[in-house]
Amino acid sequence: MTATSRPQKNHLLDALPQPEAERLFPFLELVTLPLGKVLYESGDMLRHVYFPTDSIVSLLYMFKDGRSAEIAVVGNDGAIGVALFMGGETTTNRAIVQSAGSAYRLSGERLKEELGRHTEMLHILLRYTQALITQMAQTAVCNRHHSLEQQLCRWLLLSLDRLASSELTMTQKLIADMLGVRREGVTEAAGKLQKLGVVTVVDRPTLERLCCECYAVVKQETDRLLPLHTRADSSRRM
Amino acid sequence: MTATSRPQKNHLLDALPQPEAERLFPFLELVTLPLGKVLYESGDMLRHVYFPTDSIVSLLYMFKDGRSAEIAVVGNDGAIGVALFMGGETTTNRAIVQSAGSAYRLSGERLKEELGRHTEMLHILLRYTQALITQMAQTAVCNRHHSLEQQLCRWLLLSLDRLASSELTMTQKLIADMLGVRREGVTEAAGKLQKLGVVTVVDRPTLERLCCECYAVVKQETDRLLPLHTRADSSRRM
DNA sequence: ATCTCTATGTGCGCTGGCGTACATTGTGAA
DNA sequence: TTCACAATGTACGCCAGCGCACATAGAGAT
Repeated sequence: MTATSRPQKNHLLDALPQPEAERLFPFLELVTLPLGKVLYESGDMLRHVYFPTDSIVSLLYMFKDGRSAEIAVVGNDGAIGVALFMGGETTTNRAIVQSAGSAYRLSGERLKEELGRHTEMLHILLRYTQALITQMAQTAVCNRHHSLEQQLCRWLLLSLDRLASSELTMTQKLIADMLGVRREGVTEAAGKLQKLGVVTVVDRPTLERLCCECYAVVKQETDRLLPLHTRADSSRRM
Repeated sequence: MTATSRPQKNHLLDALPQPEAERLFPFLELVTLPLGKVLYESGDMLRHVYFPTDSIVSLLYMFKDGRSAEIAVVGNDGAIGVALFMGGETTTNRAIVQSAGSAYRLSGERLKEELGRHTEMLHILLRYTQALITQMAQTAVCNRHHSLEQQLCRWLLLSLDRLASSELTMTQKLIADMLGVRREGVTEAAGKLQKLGVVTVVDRPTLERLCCECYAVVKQETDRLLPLHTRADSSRRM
């Protein structure tokens, strides 16, 4: 299961300088993440950091009454388990696989050993964490002021960005749970966004036009904090 | 203006071990923060980190149409300007003084120099950042599911926690802008919470009973990440 | 005392999203 | 083929919070 080849396709791993990458890659384990798999529960001691390649993981808060709401969505742009290096070891959230796929994972011990060397990895992870903070902040204010339809647009765009493909298969019920709204509300909004059914996605331009500003804010900030090609062109890859 | 005495009363500074504290304190500048003062605007290059003692600072997102919504509230429990050490240097938020008071501030250069020594300061700041993340996450989900009245309770409790005093003077308009709701809505909710007028606060137990779970989540997580008395008893102070 | 400006209290009609109930369609198992 | 179940579509009444309009009330300035 241990991956000896290059864990490309995850932006954070891609951004590692060559020596660090070579030191780290043997310890990265490629795991398959089925839909609905819970990587960790609220309060769980975190064991690994996950770096999704073609999967999407949602960070959810679960209310006591069973309702839920998404806090952030993580894909090939980031990592799940920031509490490991922030020092908390646990979080108040659940991390659940929203779109099946793969991810590289690294044990907490190994990660800390790497961070103990005070290398580029720490800077990358901290910058990503700031991007994550921006996304969470925008989720908060979007929940306050924007319509369900606008929020659906934001969510679809965020998810699309985090997948290689431009197609996205997802049930309305799942989307509703993520957004913390009624399933019927998603049906209605999706209807307006033209028969998304089991969403084989429409055209991005339209989505972006209908969306609120929240999506753009997150995207710009993420790009600023973690520009792609930090590690230059692919010829530098292993 | 440079403070040579001990910047107690800010939990993060309090938690510093003796040697670090002695090294750092001469560079801490005590500044007065009047109500409404903007510490930084969205996109501004951050110059200082602020450690409030008896002031409260709100992190707001300003919408293009002039509306706003609070993302987090920072007081003597934390620091403003986490983007400085997270690596981003700027944020998408505005930091504005919500309750006048004082704060110690430290220049970004000096902070980075200190962090370069890889001392306890970094761990403390990162743990605080995780607490801040928790607060933002809870703000997001609270905005989604809870009533204006419950949110008002959460906000009042968060603010009270961050002041030494158990009294809180605040106009309804200001609260409304923070929560991102109508001023009339605050009037109504405050009415139910018994004539808060210019809020000379009621009894905490009642507030806590009426509040949603969001407050407790943030509080517990903050306490866990940054237990008070980390630096033991006050006899160790300068 | 008067005037102004800010803060607060109150009422009213509108609407987005909720809770609920139910119909239809598709898909995989028996 | 039939059955069960999941996903989707649609309708209806309800209500929290919104936008708006206006009435007080207090605090300062002249």
